[in-house]
Amino acid sequence: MAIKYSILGLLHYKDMHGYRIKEHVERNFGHMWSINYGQIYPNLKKLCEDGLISMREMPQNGEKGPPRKLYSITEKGREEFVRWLHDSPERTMIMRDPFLMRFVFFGFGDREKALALIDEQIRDYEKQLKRRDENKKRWTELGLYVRLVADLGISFNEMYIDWLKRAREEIARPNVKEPETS
Amino acid sequence: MAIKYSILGLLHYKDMHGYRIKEHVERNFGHMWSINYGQIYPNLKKLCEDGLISMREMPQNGEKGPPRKLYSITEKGREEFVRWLHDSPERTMIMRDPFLMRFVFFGFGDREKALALIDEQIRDYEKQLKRRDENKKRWTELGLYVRLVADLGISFNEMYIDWLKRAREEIARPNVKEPETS
DNA sequence: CGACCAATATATAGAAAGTATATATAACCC
DNA sequence: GGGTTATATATACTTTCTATATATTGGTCG
Repeated sequence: MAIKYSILGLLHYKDMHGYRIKEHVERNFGHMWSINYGQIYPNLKKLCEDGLISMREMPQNGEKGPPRKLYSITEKGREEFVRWLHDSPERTMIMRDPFLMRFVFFGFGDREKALALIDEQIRDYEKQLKRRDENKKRWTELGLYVRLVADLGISFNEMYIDWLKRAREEIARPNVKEPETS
Repeated sequence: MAIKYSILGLLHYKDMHGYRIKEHVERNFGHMWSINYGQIYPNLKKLCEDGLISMREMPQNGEKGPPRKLYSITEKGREEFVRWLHDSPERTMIMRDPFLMRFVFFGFGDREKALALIDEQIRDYEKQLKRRDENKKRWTELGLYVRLVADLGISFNEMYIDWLKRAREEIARPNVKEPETS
């Protein structure tokens, strides 16, 4: 139920409608977080039913598109949010990576193909690191906590690229052993 | 569809039934990966229907529990697996962390409570790092690729603890600014 | 002016991943 | 022979994620 509370948290900053929430997340947290309509609209509906946010339909004044539904956090919502904020996080970090999932099995495939996939990863993450470095100033403007998470993103990127390069080197050495069967 | 292929990969090592797969993953990959029966049994069923693995029921010879269904990878399964292995991973890494999700919003709550949660995280990850260091020898026996992923786990742990400590220090300093409203 | 396109906005279906729990069998032990 | 424990399979449910359907309006170009 983390997404529910994240949306509640965003409405702390200002009143928003669903479309604006997605835009906001992409603009401000795009490199570390993504959200989509399939998560936003059902959650807004649920939050509204629970009385944690309130909705008012906006009059059409010259803007494009269908009438907007503007959501605001309620007093009850603020209380519930702070309660959640100070709670110990339920479970630990989940890291799911289609590349690493393959990586453990590379022993069953072709080594050259594996090296090529690693090179592809190195290129991708170097691009990402460059983007993150460029965006650091913008994140700093969003306050201490957002900037710290951005720093974490950069540290992670650097660490991961280092690891990829070390791994590549080891794999490329001629005397690789096959994984044992158990 | 990563889990489907991971199970296929595990059956590369040896024939297994569902219960054994869970045991194997917990024993050998417990600190970096977890799987559960709700993922295992439906996937085994699906893989069987697609002809990527085959099933045979085992006779009861002195063991506990109901009759086992032993699964083996088929030739078709091996081909499909290698095809997947050499494919470029579809999407990039997903990192979801209930703690970090809260962290970005810490500006809206109590600073002392935030510091306490950070301390809790530091303790947890230091414990995890200790366990990972202790287990490194065992992972090394499972072959180059598994060991490299274990190394990544250790590097990640160290980096994350460093970041938590740096962040704690900055937050504890008296002159913290509130996040800006936008 | 009206057909068409692009942008805005909401909504829902459905797949994939993860959690929880139900059910069954047999060994082991008192 | 009844309760406990370990083994094993199965399914229901929740959460997260992806994809797509639908509606409205402004702009534009012939």
